[in-house]
Amino acid sequence: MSDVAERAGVSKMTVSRVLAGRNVSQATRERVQKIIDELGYVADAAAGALSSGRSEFVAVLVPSLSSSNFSDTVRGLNAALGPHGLQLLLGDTDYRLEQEELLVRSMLRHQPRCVALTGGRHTEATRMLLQRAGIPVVEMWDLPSDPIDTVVGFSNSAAARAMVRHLHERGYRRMGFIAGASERDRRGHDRMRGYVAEIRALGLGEPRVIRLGDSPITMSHGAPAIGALLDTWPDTEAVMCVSDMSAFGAIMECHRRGLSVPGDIAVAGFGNFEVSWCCQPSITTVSVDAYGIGVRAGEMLLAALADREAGDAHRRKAVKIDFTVIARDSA
Amino acid sequence: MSDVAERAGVSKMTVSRVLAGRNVSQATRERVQKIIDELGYVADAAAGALSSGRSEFVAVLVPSLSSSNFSDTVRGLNAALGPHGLQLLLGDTDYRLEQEELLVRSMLRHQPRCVALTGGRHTEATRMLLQRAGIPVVEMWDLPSDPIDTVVGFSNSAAARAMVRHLHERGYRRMGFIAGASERDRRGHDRMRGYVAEIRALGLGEPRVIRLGDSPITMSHGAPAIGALLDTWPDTEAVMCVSDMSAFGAIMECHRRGLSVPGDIAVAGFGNFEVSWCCQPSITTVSVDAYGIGVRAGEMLLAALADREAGDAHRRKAVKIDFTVIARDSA
DNA sequence: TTGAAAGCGCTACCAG
DNA sequence: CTGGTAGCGCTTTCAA
Repeated sequence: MSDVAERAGVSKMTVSRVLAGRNVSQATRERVQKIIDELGYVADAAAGALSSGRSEFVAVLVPSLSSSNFSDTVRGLNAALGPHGLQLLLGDTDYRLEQEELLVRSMLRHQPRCVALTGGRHTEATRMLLQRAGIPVVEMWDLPSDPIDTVVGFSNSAAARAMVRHLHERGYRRMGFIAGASERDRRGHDRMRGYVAEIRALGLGEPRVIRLGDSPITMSHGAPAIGALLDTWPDTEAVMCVSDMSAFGAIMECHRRGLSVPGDIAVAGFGNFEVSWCCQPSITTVSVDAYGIGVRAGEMLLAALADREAGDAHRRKAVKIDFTVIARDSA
Repeated sequence: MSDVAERAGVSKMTVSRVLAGRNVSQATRERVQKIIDELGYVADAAAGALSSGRSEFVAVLVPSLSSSNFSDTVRGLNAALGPHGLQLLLGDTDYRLEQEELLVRSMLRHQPRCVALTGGRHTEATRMLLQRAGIPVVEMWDLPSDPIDTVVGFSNSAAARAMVRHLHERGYRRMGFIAGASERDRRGHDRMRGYVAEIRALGLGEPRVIRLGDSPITMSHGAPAIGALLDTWPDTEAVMCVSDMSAFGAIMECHRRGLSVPGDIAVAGFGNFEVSWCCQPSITTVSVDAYGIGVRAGEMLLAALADREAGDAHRRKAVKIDFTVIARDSA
């Protein structure tokens, strides 16, 4: 920067102002900008952050970057925060809370302006770290009872219950549920709990749950799972799956076995992934606006940042996101 | 850090050494670490980077984070680089070179240690910026003729030609190709060019190409595309699709039309995505080790960094990744 | 094994 | 609108 300043015959401060788009006379600005371009000068963000005491980072943690759900949420966050000059520092927790803690710790070193987490469960240390950092935090995709700060999510349990009621209304009675064997995928686990609760509430007998494979289960788990379900309870009329991925796998297995869906057995998914509306038959599912969660979460963080800037008190808020049961051909 | 130092009764330097795991007596180390834990002190990475002149960032640019191909590559990069204390700075170019340029510019501000790009095409300004940054660069998923630095990839064109030959060997003659309408997805475009070249080389008549939808096309584009193909050339025996996603969409459309795959028409995909082996019928495809590309790319960057550290000359290298045609049920 | 001083490249702050 | 000064929190370097 000294270099640029010298060549332009101005002080470093003026160069800094040009870069920041502050008050600089037209003539000076153009002259400085020209030198910057010629030299290909790129300002050092670390020095800027150190000096100003504020970085442009936003720490974002998702369980998996390969799930289109979460990558949509990340896109939403980026859409909301990018225009404000904020840079996402992305981390993939692989559905593990210890990994989340590790990443939070490492990201906090970069003094992020705020943090977006997925889910409402975290290690005690994670909560502590975040608390001490004293920056806005948003938890997404869940409605925790003891939020850290702000929340943008919905009840996975309630969404699953809505699907059970939907199937019940369509006349299905003997329903099963397919899920992963572990609780790693908390939101999937919550859906399963919702299914069980609603089955009980409707007096539909004992829940028929097949738990197979490490959560979150994907397409390939759907086939063996529905196989196991039909082996255990051959008279099952409908199957809810923890996600559209496993529902798809289940439907393909039905094709292989010569079972018609929904004629012989109905199958429902969760998430409204692209496969759910491209599949033949199209898959009845629960739609959640993953991108919208990201956008809303970004907006909440922005608002918290603005409040803090203005010296206003920090209000914790919880934004409840809608979900919709989408009736299609498979159930 | 001064705070920690004071309470521990040592100098800042000793605290710094404890954090870096350098030579510090056992007793001192434990005492300092205890204070660090008590205070929940987290060192400022920006200050460290400024002072030492080296960040721990690696800039990584992929066309899309939602494609499992690229998120696998990102996982591979992380697996190779994470253990060395490097932090990925992820960017999604949305398949646009101008977006890539923007992101490179913004990431360069953080003085990354090295850069991983997807593809071999970049704007002139991107190349310039990278050149001037003077740090190791790896281009992935392609074999550019004029690489910036290091390369880890394969020829998409050659891979598509291999698939044409495979189908030819299986007895198919009248083959079509489904792709997106734009050239945004360069690698998809290269596959299409490979198809055309091989069709010509084998003397199989005029290429039958349907280009529909903005690249990269996904599941939902497969259905209308195969419809258009069959409308235009009803006697087509086999269809190659630019990706497994579109192949899946095409197969589902065949089901809807009561066409048997491969009985009435064969369909092949590209990428060996999960859907290709879960689909009924399973999809014949080309397998590429996306995760491996990331790992190899990470290793190349590490090697370049080590060379540089040791003061060795920098060798540009190109690593050619294998691909395999996987014969399944759909073709 | 530990400490003191210097300085990384930038921005806040106050002067002019 | 522009410039000078101080200092952000660390690490490097050298000395003890």
